[in-house]
Amino acid sequence: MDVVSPELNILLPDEIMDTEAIVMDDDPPAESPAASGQSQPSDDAPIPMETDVLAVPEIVSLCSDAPPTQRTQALTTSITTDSTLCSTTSATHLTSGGLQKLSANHQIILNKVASSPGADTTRSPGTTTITPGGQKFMVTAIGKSGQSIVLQLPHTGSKPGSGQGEAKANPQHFKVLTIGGRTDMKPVMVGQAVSSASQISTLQAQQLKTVQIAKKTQVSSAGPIKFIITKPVNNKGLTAQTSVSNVITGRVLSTSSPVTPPRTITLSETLSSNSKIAISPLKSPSKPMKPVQTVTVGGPQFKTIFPLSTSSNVQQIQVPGSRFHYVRLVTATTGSSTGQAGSHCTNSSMTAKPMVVNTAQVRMSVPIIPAQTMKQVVPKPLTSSGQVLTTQTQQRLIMPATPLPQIQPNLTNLPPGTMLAPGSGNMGYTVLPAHYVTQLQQSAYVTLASSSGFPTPTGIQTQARLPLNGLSTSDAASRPRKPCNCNKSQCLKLYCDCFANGEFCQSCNCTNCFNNLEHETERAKAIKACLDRNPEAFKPKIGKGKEGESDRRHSKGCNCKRSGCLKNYCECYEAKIMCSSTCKCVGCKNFEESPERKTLMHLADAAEVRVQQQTAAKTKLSSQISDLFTRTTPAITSGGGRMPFTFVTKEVAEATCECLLEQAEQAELIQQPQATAERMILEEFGRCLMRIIGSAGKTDCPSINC
DNA sequence: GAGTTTGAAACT
DNA sequence: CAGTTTCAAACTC
Repeated sequence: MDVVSPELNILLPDEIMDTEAIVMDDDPPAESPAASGQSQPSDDAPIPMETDVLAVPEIVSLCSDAPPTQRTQALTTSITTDSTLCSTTSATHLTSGGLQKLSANHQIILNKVASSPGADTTRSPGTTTITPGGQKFMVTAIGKSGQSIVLQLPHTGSKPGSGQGEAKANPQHFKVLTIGGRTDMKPVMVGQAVSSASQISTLQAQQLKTVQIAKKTQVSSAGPIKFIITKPVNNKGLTAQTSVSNVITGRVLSTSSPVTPPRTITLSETLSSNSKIAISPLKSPSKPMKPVQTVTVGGPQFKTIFPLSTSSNVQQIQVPGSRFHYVRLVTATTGSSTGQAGSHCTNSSMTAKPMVVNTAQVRMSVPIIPAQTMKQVVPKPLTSSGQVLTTQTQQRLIMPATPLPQIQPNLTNLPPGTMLAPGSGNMGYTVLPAHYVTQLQQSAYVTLASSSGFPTPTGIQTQARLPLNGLSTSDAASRPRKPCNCNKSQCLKLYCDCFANGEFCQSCNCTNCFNNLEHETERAKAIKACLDRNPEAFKPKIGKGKEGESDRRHSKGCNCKRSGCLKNYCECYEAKIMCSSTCKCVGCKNFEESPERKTLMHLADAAEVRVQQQTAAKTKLSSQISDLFTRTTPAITSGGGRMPFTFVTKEVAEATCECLLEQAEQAELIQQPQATAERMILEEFGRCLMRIIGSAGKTDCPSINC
């Protein structure tokens, strides 16, 4: 029995999963089996589990898209539970015959979806459900053709608790659906399907923890058992995004030996060896944690922890909805991480340099897909060249061997970056700020992804950011990063905007800067110090206000005394929000009816209009000048009809001057008065100009003769 | 660009 | 928790 330690669930900071500030305006509430709110207490018998699991969606992924040596299988066990509940899954049995048929060229994810009996199968791709005896399964097959297939048990239309016997009694007919808008269905016969009970609960709408247990089926059984844990953050995220939950990949069972034929592991086999998965930290708190890597797969409502090896590399841990990218720096201690070229299901060896992210890792960065778009995007990684997390065969350590109790309390407010293992050198964690990783990877990411055919919408990374200091997501994304000018803080205190915003200093004007990778230890300590002082230090200051108040308000409020809260000294004013009851400002003029504020706003608006007008005028002028040159250039180059000024060359000017000097000398010779001399010179200048103009219509070069 | 003002962060 | 100091950004000239 594998036990998932409670530390696994708490290791990842809740803060990074805090979706409260995530702008989800564009996301209509999406229904999904896990959080559609359709969960109804079932009449079925309680789930035979060790804990209080109320619903058990299970996902089985079989990845055979990789070459034979990399063929993998995956099992994901998703457990719907409340925020504190830890669960044990019941064994799920499924003969492998049917799956094998599909797995020949596809990765298959079988997902037993806990859902209400009334749930239909048209909610969204990937969430097709079936209700054989109150259970629902989704099988997703990912083929090289980019086609996802949902293998579906026939809908029995049974009421809760009424169809379980039928499901067991009758051979299960799976419908093969394609994800991504396809509606064609192919009947596929699959052997006796899983029949474990799943109790539907209203708690489905609550937090969902998905525990995925992955184990390589390599020749050597010494490989660590790997856990993949996904967990939703809160109900808010679930409501809108759980439509993607069922595509979470799961257990990775791979046969890496070229000699060993791909081994098909049935669910029954899988779970018989692991019988049941005790997830309850309450029951198995002492079980040592397995090294895992955390990667978010399904959106902000999930944390996915993948097992890791200890090979030297950098693991990016990205959490959609968070403005932080988390990167794990680990050092290779084994030679097992042999590169498996030719398989896009493979993690090649990675460099210890955190700056370098190889293709495999980039592809692992599915969570880069923003929360807002996950619902639409999720199927893509599964359908595009099989770049699925479950296919990776190289697992890496992500969790420290020790629980790091001194850090863990702060993980709930994980800052822009931290070393989770202080003093352990490159074996520790380094949590990189999102912007930094974005900067690091932007070119590489696009390049690698494009070369691999992986769809990478360019706006994805920025969309994943949280609103930054009151700015909207798009504002924060488009907002040019302001270089800091820190001198004394080493950019390791909140005085430094870069540090406070979770960014590394880059292109700043700071001196003695420690806010970079080269000083990750110091930086980690500084982060810890900040969090010790204020656990909320790295949370956005501008968050949602209480009900009935403005949507945006300063979390702490300002303390302005002299600025009247109408200058950018005031954090409220700077964030373009009104001061609120939380502010302790004196002489505040930053309120709705403030005439000063209105005047200021009008002035600001007027100034903005002027700037826009000036910009438009400049643009128009530039356009006209450009157009003028465009129109005159052909005349200049053609030789015919050349503009007169084009003949005023240096030689012509010199000749003109000689003519004028000659005229002056003549006037002097004949002893003309000065006025007459000037007139003679001017007349000569006029004649020169006329000659130049007259030459404009001629093709040959003008000659000026005095 | 230098100097001043300001308020948050850090410190006591 | 309040008072003081430090700091860097905002602002003024």
